[in-house]
Amino acid sequence: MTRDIDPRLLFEIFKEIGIIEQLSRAQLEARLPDGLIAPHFAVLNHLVNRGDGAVPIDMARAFQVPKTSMTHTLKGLAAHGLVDLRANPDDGRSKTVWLTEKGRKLREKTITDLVPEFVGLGAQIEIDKLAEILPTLVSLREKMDAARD
Amino acid sequence: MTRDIDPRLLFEIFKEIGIIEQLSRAQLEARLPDGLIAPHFAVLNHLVNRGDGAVPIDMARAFQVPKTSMTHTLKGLAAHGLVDLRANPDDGRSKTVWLTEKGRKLREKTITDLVPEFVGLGAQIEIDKLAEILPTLVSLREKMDAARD
DNA sequence: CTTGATTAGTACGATATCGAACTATATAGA
DNA sequence: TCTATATAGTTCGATATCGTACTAATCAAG
Repeated sequence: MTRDIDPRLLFEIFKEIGIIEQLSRAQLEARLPDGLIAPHFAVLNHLVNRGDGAVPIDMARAFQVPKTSMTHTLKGLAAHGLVDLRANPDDGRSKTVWLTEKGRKLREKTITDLVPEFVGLGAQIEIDKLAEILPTLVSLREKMDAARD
Repeated sequence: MTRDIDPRLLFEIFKEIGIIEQLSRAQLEARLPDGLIAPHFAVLNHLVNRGDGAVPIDMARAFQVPKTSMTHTLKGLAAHGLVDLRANPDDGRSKTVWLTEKGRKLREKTITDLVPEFVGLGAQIEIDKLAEILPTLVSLREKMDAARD
């Protein structure tokens, strides 16, 4: 006999997650230069983690945003000199995205600037508890991701 | 001797939370009528949970959005006949927000419509694991909330 | 090859978010 | 009771998000 989940549990979890997302985004954006917001940083971060030369449509899929939103975000990054957009030699329809030195440095500095905030937070919470929730969050995210069909 | 948290742990947690927030918001908005988005639902839900007659500025603070955003959200809800805005008898500057029957029903139906999705998700994840992360999420949210000064 | 369908990116319009400035009301201190 | 300050809400402008429609390039079936 399987036991169904109480939907209210997930409802509560999503509510808390929504609030935490908002607060963490505010912390991030407070440390970004004027005119840059979280999606800009997410792209810089993605390019460092996954490597240069990504194709915009792939990043749109990775972030699950419409391609028009990615176009807009990349335009902003390029206007600030944080990425270069180049033609894709393998496909005339698309482009490739490359970090500039400025973009790489900004991502690095932003993370550095966030560390004290994170350490301060970590000091107030059981570190073990935080470490424990990560795998469950990953699992939840993966299941939701897979269910999105 | 206290042990500092590895900032990368929090960085990862916030990244996962950001993705889950986006996916859960998409699930919610897919079940809302055209023209209504997550913030509209959040207000309806808040009014049910905390009771009718709330003052807009208090809700703006509760959601941590600028009061201009709350004005806009309430205008949308009122235009759809989901809430009534009335003068605040205690303070001529402000208003009070009241659910209509339509608003109450919509919130109820939206939650009902989400239940199968939640049950499906819950069937794929260790329910105990989900139940375990909630207190840590609450604690994290509270600490971040308190630190926001 | 040719042609129809698909795909990447952009332009555009509608709505959302949010800061700055403004109005009306309330409050606190002399 | 006046007056300065603070507060609630709105207006307005800038930017963000996203769906629709379009263009250009690619791919697939014959």
